[in-house]
Amino acid sequence: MQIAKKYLSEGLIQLTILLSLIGVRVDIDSYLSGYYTPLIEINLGSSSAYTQTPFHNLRDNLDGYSVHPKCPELDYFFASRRLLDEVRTLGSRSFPTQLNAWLVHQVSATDKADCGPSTSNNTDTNSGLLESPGDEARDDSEHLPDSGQEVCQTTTTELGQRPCSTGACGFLKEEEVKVKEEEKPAPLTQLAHSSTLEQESLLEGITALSDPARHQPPTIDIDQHWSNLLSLSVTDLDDLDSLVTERLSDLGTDIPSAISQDVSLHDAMVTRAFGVASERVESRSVAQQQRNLFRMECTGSSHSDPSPGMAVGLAALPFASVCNLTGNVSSHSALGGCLDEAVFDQINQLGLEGLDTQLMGSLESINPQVLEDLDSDSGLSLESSSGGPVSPGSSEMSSSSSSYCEDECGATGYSSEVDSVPSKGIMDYNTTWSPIDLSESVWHDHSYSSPAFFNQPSITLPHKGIKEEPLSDDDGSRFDDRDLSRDELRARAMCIPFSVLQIVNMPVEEFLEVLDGHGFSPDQVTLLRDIRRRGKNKLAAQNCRKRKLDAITGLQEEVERLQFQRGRLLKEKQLTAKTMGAVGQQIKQLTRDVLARLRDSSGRPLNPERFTLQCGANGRVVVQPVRRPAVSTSTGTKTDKRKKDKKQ
DNA sequence: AGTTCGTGTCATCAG
DNA sequence: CGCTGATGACACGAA
Repeated sequence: MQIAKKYLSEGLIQLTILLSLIGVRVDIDSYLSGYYTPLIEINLGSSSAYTQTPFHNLRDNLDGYSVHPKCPELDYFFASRRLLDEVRTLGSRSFPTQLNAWLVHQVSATDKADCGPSTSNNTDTNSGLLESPGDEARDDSEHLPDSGQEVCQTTTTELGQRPCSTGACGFLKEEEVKVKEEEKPAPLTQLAHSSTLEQESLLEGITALSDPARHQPPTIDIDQHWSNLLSLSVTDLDDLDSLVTERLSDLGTDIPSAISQDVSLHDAMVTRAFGVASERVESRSVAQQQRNLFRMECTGSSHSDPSPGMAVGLAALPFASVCNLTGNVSSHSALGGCLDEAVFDQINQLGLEGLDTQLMGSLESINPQVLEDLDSDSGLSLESSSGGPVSPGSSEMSSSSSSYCEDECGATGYSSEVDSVPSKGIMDYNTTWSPIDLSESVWHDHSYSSPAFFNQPSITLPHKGIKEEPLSDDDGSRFDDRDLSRDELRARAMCIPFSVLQIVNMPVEEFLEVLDGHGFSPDQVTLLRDIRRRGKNKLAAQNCRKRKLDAITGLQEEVERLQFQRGRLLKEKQLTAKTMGAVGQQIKQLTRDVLARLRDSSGRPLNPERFTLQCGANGRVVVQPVRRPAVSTSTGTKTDKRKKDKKQ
């Protein structure tokens, strides 16, 4: 049913365009507004930016537990809104220009005979296509995603030189689907401006009527004028009265429906978006990808996901990074490939060992200098380091911490250098003090993934019999614990055989069992509780900040959208006032003409100052004497009120 | 040296 | 009552 309605809508739109070309107006705004209302709701949705909805749902929806338990319905809302925002961020102010470009294309597609002038206009800016009309134009047409404007120019050039009536429009046949899709925005645009165009035509008609040069003698065509005027007053004036209110709703429907409904427009915008995204992706060079592998703390909170495809959750990024490292490092497609859910499952099933060996090989194959350069980015927290993981004993902290570990509980192997090691979610409690301790990964990863990711291993893997496994010298030198958080240091100092990540992310029951079953001292219990509280609060703070930034961004976009809408409404208001003034003048003129030709009982012409014409609902025109008191202004009403008060 | 930004932490409240 | 999330406020370090 919805599909049938969609086709009906498209047919109506095209029919409306054709009718508008011959001057007939068909108002399907109401129909369209009803049809696109859900999208409007999405676009203008409740300003719930400050609602307690976890933003990371948008990133974690690949993981299967994206829906917030408290407000799952907003997940879809934010996802839709994010997509709309991405379109908007491409330049909401500039998309009418693109719509004009679509209009050019649409005219060329429907009215091929008129392609000549438009082609000449386009060739002014695209003369290169004229010089090489044949295959080169096709070649250019194959680069459609470059820009929407180029699409239109190419198409019109093709049409102008080789009319499709010859049946030789191979390009159009090839792009038939695209053309059909690209026709959608144009009707919407015309619908958006249909009323405006009609008003302009009305104005032209009125000025033509009031033009003394064109003004015909009233004795000839006065009835026809009156019929026109009455039709105006009955239909169009009503429209004018409700114009502003209609436009209020229409404006609300134009932009979002045009954006969200039309796929081709979205594609055309995506050409820009893809350009931007590709630029971002390209700017994220191999070094940055490697940086993401070794340091998750860099830019997670500072940049939003450039595209839905890049909306990778915390769980996805490390795996993707590993895939890039182990495979083709410079392959961007590998990122998307690694994001596949099945790949994740397979990787999860692989466990730590394979990944560790792969990671070790990758780490050793990387130049330490590169790692140092990578690590010199901003966003370093207290736990961050400036040294590379493969620089043995490069810092003072490494020696101190290593001795620290040896002297104390032997809880060696802490390292925050492997922040983004993909196996952080696959930790085995039996390997709690494995050389690759991922405890710090979450602290620097500002993608704010759901903690459930970390809870998975803790659920499946028992923590009983946790023993610190003394590390070999190689492991200890490879992953020095020079960048431990304060809580990690405290935990070590208190001989707590758990990492901060484990303490924070283990279930409550398990945490209570740990507190009770390990014979911890009160200080140790206090520290464990503090570590857990701080860790959870840290994640909460990160979520809160990200949510706040998203809210600010959303409000800014809302302000821009409303400013744009205000400008349009002001223009509509001015045009409406102008139209109303012109219509009023025309009514006065015609009234004078009619009254001048009417005679009273004594045969004298009626005085226009004393009589007026009233149009009834049935279309009859009646001469009525002017009722002065009724015309009086507010002062008259005041006097009436005073009289009434006196009577009372 | 002052400012801005990002981050961690604490206190507090509500569910 | 305790746990947890959310959030304002503050402090600190880096750019």
